[in-house]
Amino acid sequence: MENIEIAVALDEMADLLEIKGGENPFRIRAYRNAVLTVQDHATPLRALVERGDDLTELPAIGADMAGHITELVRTGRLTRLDELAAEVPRSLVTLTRLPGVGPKRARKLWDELDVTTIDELEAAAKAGDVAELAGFGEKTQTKILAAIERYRKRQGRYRLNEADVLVAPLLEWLRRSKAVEDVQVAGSYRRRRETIGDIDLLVMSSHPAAVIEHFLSYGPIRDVIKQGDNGASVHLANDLQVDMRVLDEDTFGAALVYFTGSKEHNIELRQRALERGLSVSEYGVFELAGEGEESVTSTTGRELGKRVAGRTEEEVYAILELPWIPPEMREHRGEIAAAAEGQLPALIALDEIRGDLQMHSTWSDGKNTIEEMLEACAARGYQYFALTDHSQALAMTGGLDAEKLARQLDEIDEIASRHPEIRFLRSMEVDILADGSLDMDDESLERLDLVVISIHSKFDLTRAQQTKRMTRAIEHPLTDIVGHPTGRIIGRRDPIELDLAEVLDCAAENHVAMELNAHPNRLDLRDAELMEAKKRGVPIVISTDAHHVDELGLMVYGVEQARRAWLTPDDVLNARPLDELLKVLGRG
DNA sequence: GCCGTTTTCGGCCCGACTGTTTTCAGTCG
Repeated sequence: MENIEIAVALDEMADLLEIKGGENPFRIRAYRNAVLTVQDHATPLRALVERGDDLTELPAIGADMAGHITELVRTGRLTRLDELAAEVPRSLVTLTRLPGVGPKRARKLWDELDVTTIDELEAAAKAGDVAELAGFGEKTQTKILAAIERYRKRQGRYRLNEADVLVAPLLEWLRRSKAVEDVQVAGSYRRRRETIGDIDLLVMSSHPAAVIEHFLSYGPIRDVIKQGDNGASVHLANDLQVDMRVLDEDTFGAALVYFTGSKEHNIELRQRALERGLSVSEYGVFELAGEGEESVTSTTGRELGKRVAGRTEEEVYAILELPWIPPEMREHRGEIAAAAEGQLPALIALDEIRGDLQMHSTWSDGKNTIEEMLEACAARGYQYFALTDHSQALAMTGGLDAEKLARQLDEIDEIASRHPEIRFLRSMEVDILADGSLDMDDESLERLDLVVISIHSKFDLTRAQQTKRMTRAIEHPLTDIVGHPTGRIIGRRDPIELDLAEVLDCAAENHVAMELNAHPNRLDLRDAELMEAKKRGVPIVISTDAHHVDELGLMVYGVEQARRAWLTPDDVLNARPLDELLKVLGRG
């Protein structure tokens, strides 16, 4: 039983309790909070259960949740969930994934129309039965049908680089309007999560109508979802949803905090505000109560109180006695406590990266020559870089055997001698074979400055086999870095089965670094895993795995992922001078 | 169901939009 399976079970509990109805909403939230804890925990809770550790030490885990987790680990089942599923069909949860359908409506569809699946809902809507239900109507029925179509078309989320391509021209378009004073993207996009569901745009302006008109005239918009006096939501032609809101300068900072999230981070901020007699909303920070005092009114005429902050994010955090917290950290992982204690880490920044330690050339499956890659690295201002073509096991990539490597090293020496501006690290991405041995003889490996090892085959070994394979490879005395350690490809391939804790301990012991592969399709290790690596003293390198000079620019995605893991320049080897890097890897 | 330097019981974040309504429920973020 993996953490993700435990999280899924607890999340389903929350969903079913909500659909069942009549439940204490805070009980449901307790399950959601527990889900966050479980899925963020980098080591398997299974191990804690087996050791008999006290699970209630974990945040949001009390006696009941500890019992649930223990039962799931020991039996693979959750009695309470089975009981609940006997009362409420599990498939109703899928209905709530449709925008516009929440727990109440899912329940009603089931009660009144005996609908339990998307297919049944579609049939009922097409027959016109949905519109007949009290509280539904014609428009809701049409929206549900559109939502079903959309759901079938695109179930996944967008990767960050996909979103970046869509967001940049939209921002450019908005800035063309004179009414737009400032525009920021909030949401999970600003927190730089590895995938995002939609785009939240915040525009500062005192002329909302003009901004909305300009926004809605953006070419790639396919349809308008909703429109108000202060914003609009649309789908772009490729289906990505964009929510745009217009704010004045007095509320912009508060709105930026609010719409950046995460939701859990905001809830904690509000609790902190209440302890200080303050209330936080997207309109600002307000003093509670206060008889006859001047009060700000919301766009819908709500009395909010006396505003004491809201122009900038810094102002909002400051009045809560906190320093500004970087968006990447706003995930409810203890960042508010750390901020309150003055313990926020100085997160790594892109310009602190001094070199790239994984890339390919035309010698294997890269698209550029060695010299082109070198010049591109030098142009980025790097002090060093490692060329890491594939080994022979990857025949399809033109991987190098010992003889070909020897010829490549001759060429490298010649090129390096003409380029004193950057230090050329002779390296290779050596395949880890199924038994944990390396796909290159030791004599050849000894000629290299750095050895990167990776798994590219046999992804389906058992957990025990995969762990043994990996630790054996790490223990090889010439190994320096493990490339894309879990092998996952976002949305396409699951990570390999691995006892990550054991692998990390082994790496720490052998002075072997873990790669954070910066490619937005991989981002491997993930944020929570990086935090675990740091905790265990394993050095991290951020590499692009570039197969083209342009891909060297993907470094930014790796740095953002590192920031989400609270990493500082000290934690990232390739943010250090070369002599320090080599020393940590035992080559000093 | 969780949690606690004012609490082991009584709290638990805040507001807008839509569609269906005649004052509001449901959903979303």
